[in-house]
Amino acid sequence: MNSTRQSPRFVDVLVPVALDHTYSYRVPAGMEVVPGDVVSVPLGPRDAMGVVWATDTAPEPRLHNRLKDIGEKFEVPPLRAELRGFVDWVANYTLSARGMVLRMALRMGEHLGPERVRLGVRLAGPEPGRLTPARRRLLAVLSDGLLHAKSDAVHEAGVSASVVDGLVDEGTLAVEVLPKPPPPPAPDPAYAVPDFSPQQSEAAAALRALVDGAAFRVALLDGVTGSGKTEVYFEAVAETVRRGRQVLILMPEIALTGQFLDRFAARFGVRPLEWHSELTPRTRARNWAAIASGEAHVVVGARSALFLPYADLGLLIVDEEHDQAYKQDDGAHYHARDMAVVRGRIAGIPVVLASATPSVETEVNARKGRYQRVALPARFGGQAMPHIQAIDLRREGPARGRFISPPLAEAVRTEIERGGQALLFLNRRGYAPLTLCRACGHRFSCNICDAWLVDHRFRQRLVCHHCGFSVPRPQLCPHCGAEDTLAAIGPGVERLQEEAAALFPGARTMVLSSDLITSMETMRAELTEIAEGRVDVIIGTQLVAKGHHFPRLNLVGVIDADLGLGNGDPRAAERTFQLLNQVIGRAGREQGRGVGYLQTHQPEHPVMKALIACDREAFYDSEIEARERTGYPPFGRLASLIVSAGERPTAESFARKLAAAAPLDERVMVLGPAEAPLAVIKGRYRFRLLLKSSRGYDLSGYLRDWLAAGPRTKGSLKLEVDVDPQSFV
DNA sequence: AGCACGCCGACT
DNA sequence: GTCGGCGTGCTC
Repeated sequence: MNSTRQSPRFVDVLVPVALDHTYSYRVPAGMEVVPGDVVSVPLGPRDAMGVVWATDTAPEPRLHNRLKDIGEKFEVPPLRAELRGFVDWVANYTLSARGMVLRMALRMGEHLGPERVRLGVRLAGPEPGRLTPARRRLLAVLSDGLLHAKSDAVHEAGVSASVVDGLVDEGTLAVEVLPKPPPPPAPDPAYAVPDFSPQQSEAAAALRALVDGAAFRVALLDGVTGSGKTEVYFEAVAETVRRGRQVLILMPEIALTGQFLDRFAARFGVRPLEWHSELTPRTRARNWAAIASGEAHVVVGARSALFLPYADLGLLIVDEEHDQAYKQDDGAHYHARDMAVVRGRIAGIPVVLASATPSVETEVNARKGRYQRVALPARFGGQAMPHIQAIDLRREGPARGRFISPPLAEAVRTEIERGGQALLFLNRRGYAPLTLCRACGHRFSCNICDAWLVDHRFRQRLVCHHCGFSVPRPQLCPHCGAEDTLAAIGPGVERLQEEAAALFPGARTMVLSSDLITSMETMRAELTEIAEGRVDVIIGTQLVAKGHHFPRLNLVGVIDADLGLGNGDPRAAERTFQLLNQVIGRAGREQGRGVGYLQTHQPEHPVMKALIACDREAFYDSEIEARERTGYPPFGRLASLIVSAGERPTAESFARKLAAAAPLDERVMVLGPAEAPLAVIKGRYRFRLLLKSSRGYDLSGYLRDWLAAGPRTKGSLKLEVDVDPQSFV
């Protein structure tokens, strides 16, 4: 035995707080830690969770008297090098604190540790001296002599827990620990092997080969709505599960519906594990542990699921890869699709990006051969694509103050008479986007944002869509005092419903809008109602575009096809194309006679022409050419800096000082500062700087050098960095 | 991100 | 006289 005192060992620990650096801690005698171990450490006045990032390090000597001991080591598998490398990479790329990225991997709540034991009771002795009605009912439930969960017995007998406790005290009942419920069965790759068309079989084989390669490669699964994309990528899932490795399927949160989980269950016999923002803390902790232990085989999750500690991830699928919802803009700015590709590269596993309308970035990667294209060109079962036509609002538009043109109204009427469903799509919540006074011209706008207040008649309020500020709908003009002069300008879905009810008497209408849907459950319920045909006319915002299947829907009318085009955003055309394509694709998936109408003022616009001609390639050709010519992504890189403060001059002068401190580099163009597109949000004045560089340039590195040399923020000043911004509004 | 410390307005 | 507002700064 070695009698000399061991010199203390030190490790670096990353804590999930807004810190970029690891802190050093002493390892208490008798504790063994390896990189990735989850531990608790004292941090200031409290205990924090942390992850060992490096072992056997030599901390700065002047810190020695401040170093504290690690508290405890949690009994969970250590985070793997693959995940730690991913956390470092994302933090470095997005310029966020590493601790804040780690936080996303540790989102399991406070329930870490072994599952708490559940107790059961069973009959174990003579009847008690006094037999009350409650006791009688309880004993009847337990008369089979088997072990019942305590909560179940209480519930079934309709008694309180104290009745159980009383009988336990008297020796009539005995308490025993319930055996742990068995883990849910693994998805069965052979449960229901689908009957594929030759094209689908070919695509499925290509994806299986990708999984066979067991190396980092990216495939674009490119298939129109209704082509059976999901079932095809399920074959890649099946292949990965056969190999005993885990699969993550990422989806835009709103598309994570019961419908999808049911389809998965139909193929594999069990539902996958879910990960999204509405999980209860208990479920979250249980799912986290199942993912970390490897007990969970397939995870379906929103973008945050990308950071989880998979025991052995073998395949990453990003469904609807073009969806904007993958971009997180609050707190850390990251794009989950891009980061999925990064994690795939670090983990050395294949990545499948699926979409009917790929992002321009992904399309370019596929055209250049960097991504393998796996195409599903036709709808399953030989269904025709919807027939699409434009309604030129300059010639055939509705009367003033109306938004459904006569030809569209006629088409909807015919569809209802035939017993089909129609969808009127308008990407605007509320009743009307603007309220003004006809007498004095006063416009209702938010006090603390640079935005109009949107009239919401269901709620009887005018609402700011940026900060949530709202006022009751007034009777008088607050500016001139005139009565009955307030006019609703422009349409929202609520107003459209009013018009539809007047145009189609007797038809059952339903508005689907995110502000009217309080939870994933209520949405699932409303979708069921539609699927079962209890609605004739659906009036919906963006929400209806995402992944839902409406079997009876044959007609889609886009009320304002130009809506997304006018805001000067470099991605406006791409977004409009994707959104309208997806919305119209909802039509006719079951009966094969879908029709789409685009109400537009510019039927000659490339987006409209491509949609009408069903010529996707024409759209990508023109858009890719434009991006290349202007140096926009993916042919150049962008970053945006938003400076905000409570006072306009504070924000502006800081933004100017920051711009002046920008290092000179002819490969980077620094534009601005200029007032941000939304110049005031929540009472904060915003200025924006824009960076443009060539494709291969290290913008993150440039930004890091710049911010280190630039002025420090203090007081109310805030600086937000967004590498690869998706939207300029 | 927490949490404490610190310095100015309305209450037991 | 104290309670408490949130600005500022630190956490191995």
